[in-house]
Amino acid sequence: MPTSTLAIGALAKRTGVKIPTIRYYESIGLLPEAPRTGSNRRTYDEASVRRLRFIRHARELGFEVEAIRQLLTLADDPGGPCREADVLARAHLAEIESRITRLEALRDEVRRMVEGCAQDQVRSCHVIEVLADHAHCLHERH
Amino acid sequence: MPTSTLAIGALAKRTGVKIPTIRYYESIGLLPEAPRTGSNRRTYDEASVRRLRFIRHARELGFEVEAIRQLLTLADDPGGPCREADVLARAHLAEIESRITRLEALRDEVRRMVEGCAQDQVRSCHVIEVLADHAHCLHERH
DNA sequence: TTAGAATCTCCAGCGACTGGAGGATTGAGG
DNA sequence: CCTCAATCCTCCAGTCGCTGGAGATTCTAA
Ligand SMILES: [Zn+2]
Ligand SMILES: [Zn+2]
Ligand SMILES: [Zn+2]
Ligand SMILES: [Zn+2]
Repeated sequence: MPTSTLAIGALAKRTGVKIPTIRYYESIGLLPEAPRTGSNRRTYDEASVRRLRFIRHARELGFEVEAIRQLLTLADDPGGPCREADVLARAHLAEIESRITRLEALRDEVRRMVEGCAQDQVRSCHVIEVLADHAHCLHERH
Repeated sequence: MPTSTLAIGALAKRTGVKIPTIRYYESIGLLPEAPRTGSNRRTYDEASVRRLRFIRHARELGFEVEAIRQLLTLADDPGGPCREADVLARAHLAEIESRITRLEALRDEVRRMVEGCAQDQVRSCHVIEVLADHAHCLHERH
């Protein structure tokens, strides 16, 4: 293999993405099918590194694969308008904020559960009581 | 079937848990194997309703199935000490708090992404720029 | 009697990977 | 040149907590 191309293991090291995950991304079409050597091994280049880093970073920031697929398509057309990318990012932001709100409500309930317990028998354990009856909760829905 | 017992559909209505989910809980041992009628249909009683409501409420509060399994075992022994239940709940609380912290960091990054965009071409889109290079981020790790 | 509702079992799919089995190929040291 | 570990390949199964569909049976009410 020429030195200018990377084997899958080298790509994995450069990007921090595990080898099976790289193959998985190819299988779902997030990465294009990599050209193969004569012995059927995948080869990559610097563009692959950039693309995979983009994917990895987007995943770390919580974007779903479908959103990343669209973001990649948009990124491939630098002359086009960026509004769609922004819409995607704003939707993701809204999703994160909603998850935080729900988790904060959960946190309050679970905190009340543990703080209300006198640490005695199960019979009088506030944790068990609350689990057994949602009426002990502050929030109507979880 | 005697009127004092419930069919699975009735149990589902009483608890808000879907029928396939009830069967799933039985299959993984969260619910005991339900006694069957002569024609092989599952039968339940009021104790089943209480147990399933407990499970459902714990799930709504975000407890994992393994934790619920332990909580149920503890709840079945009202005379025992409740410390284990409290440990489980505290661990869950810590997990929720850690998830919130991580999500807040994500929210900050994604918010910065969208707020920094001038809504022009992809070429200069801040969303795309940040995704392509983690160096634009505030936090070292996500 | 008969239609339709309810139940049964088995199995596949979701999302986003992760890892193992079993086999082929490569590269480096002796 | 030879051997052997490292690397790579494909295929498949498992993760978690459900969810729903297919096809068969049984119950219920008109
Ligand atoms: Zn307690
Ligand atoms: Zn509640
Ligand atoms: Zn933009
Ligand atoms: Zn980043």
